[in-house]
Amino acid sequence: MLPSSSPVPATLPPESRLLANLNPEQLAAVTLPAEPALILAGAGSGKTRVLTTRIAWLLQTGQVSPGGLMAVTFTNKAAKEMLTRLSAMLPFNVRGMWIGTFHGLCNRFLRAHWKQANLPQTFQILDAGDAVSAVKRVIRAMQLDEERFVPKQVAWFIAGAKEDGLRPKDIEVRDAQTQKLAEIYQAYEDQCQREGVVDFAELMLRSFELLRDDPHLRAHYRARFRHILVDEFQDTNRLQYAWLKMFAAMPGERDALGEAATGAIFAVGDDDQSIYAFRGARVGNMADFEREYRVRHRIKLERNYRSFGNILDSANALIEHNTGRLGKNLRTEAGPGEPVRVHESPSDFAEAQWVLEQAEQLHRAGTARAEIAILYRSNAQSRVIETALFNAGVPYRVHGGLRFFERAEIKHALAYLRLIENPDDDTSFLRVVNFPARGIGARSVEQLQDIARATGRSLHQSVGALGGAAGTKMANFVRLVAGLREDTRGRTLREIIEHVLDTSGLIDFYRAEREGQDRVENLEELVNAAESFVTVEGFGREVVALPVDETAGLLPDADTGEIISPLAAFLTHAALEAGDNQAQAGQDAIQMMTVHAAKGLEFDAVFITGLEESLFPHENAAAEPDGLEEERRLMYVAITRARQRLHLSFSQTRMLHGQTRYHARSRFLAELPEGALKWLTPKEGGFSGGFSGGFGGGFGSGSGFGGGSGRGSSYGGGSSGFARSAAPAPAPAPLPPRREPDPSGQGLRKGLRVFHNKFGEGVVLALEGSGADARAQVSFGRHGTKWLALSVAKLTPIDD
DNA sequence: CTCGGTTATATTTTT
DNA sequence: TATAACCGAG
Repeated sequence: MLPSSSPVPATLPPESRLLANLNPEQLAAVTLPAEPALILAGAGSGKTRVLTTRIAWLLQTGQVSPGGLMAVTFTNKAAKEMLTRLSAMLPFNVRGMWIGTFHGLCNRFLRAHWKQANLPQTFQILDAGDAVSAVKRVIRAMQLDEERFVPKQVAWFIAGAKEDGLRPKDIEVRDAQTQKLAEIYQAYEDQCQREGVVDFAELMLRSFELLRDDPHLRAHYRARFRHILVDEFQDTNRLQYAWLKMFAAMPGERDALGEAATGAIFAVGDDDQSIYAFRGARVGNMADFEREYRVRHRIKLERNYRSFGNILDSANALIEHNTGRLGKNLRTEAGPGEPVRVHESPSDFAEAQWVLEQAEQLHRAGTARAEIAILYRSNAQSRVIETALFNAGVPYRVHGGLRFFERAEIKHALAYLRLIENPDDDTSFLRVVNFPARGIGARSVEQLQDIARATGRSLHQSVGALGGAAGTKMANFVRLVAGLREDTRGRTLREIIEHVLDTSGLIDFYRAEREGQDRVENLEELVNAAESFVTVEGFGREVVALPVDETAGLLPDADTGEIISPLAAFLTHAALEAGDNQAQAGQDAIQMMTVHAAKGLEFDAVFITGLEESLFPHENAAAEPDGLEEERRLMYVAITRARQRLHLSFSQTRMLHGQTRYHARSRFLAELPEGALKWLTPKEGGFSGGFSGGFGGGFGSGSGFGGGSGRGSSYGGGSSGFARSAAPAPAPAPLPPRREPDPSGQGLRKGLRVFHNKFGEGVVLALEGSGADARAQVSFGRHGTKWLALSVAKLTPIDD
């Protein structure tokens, strides 16, 4: 085979067409030799193009066969996009190639090695919601206080631990609480194992451990995958990076089978667009990767093909304010374009109105509504805007919210289907044992759970031991499921689902419900979704395939030929791809979404709303170590979504949690270059000029804040997990309290402890306004955080 | 089991 | 404000 140092041929006759129209940096990236490489791809710099072109180029020049290449993304959407573009570039079928999401590929891997992974062949995947209910059951079984151990938080803790590579025994026990958490984690793990289910993080961790502990398996895969391409590398967490290392040896690493060739990881990412630290993403992986793999090829893609100059100038200037960047500046040849418009409103209501009017004006001038995006920091902000659009009769689409496979009726249907595949799946059992109602009450279920717990069996296995009337009803349910399994054997997916919906009584239940029409339609939609699973022949047996996306490992594995049933394939699909959130597709509608949801998208015109302190940057980010910088990156992402026009908007007052809140304008506005902006309202004015709240200075001493229940919990602690996480926790030295103006004239300052007649003791978090308008934000512990008008409220400073 | 009242709570989220 | 989760009564 080709040595890794094979030079790029000077002329590329057949593939020259592939490489045409790439700029020099893109071309260099695409044609790099088979060595570790880091591509710093700025927003709108043609990242996906580089990835897909490189894959195509590698294949077409014969440097690698389809089976020797792996490409990993985070989202199904990105994976699909890559496959779609590839199939347009390549003459052969891209099926069977290892292109998919981290989780999709892990699933595929575990399906192929289920025995070694100690899983049942029919293992099911728990989505986030399923995992929470599973944790809840564990907590109840352990008779722990659900107030003290909130299922959702515990599930978060467990996922975080897994993503740091930690098993229960690896949890560093500091106090009684962590001790218990580790115990819950252990019990949860036992329960999942018993039931034959895995959660998302488990998919990753289990495959990682399998490779880590089996040198031969590892060597096999390392020999196989000569090229590994990773998208959005800045979003990888510890576990994902560790997982990648299993497939790609580091320089000098020796395998069981001898010396290993350095894995050719082609990592594409943008540290400035890292906005998922809050869920475990580690930008530091980029630097670690460079160091550990001794990366010699680092290429910056800085030429932007998306936005006009003023927009890019704004983005560049803003992100300059962050420290420790890998360093990158976007540039364009498109000219400055329109200035970035900035607008201040008296109220959130007025802001919505303004956005609506501007958007409609753009639309009248020829911009498609679908090319207009309204972005906000948090979902709660969407409502006012929605109302305005709705009242004006302007079509819009809100992204986010319930996805198709997360809807209750769909989850119920899936639960029946899962029980057909795996009757020991207690989560599914509990979900539908009394749905539709069969007169099986909570008490009977508890009895059953007690028996199951005592005997270490699944609920399904324990039904026989339950006597009485309840036992009979339970047995009927078990018989129902068994009947479903019998009746649907060998049927098509469509027939299976239709039969289940009818026989279980689900569809009748919703038909009888007054408000059930939508749900009935969704169930019908489920049947349609099944239709898109084409059944084809292959390997002498029935094979199932999805139309485009093969990420779930639905086709026979190239190595093992393993094939799974249509139903199993469908369930995997449902678990790994929650589906789009309902779309008024087709309509030309204004797009509304959070900034997070906008990542990776682009629009002709973008409105960024709610640019106010406490909102954007969000107040909670102040507690996080890198909080403000992440907020700034978020703003950077928002700005770079715009192609032609960018509008920034903020409001003096805003309804939040039923209270009117007064915010200063976002500091980010001051970080933009004046020359690129056009203020539609007077720049000086209102009271929004002044000081910055919250960030940087810390909240003073006794605030009781900073608990910041970030996940992880295990930073730096080298107990186990990943040995070589070198960087010690960057313990941020508490900065001296910042000197603040004192607009209240009452001797108040941030961090000061105060007493209020009604709310008791509290800590001042922020001060705003002056004179009669002066306000203080005070955290009262038990009474929560409140904004108080200082002209009214009496706050007495407490000395201590 | 189902209804209605009460209470707590309130970033960002893919897989 | 507004939503979800919880509890007690019917």
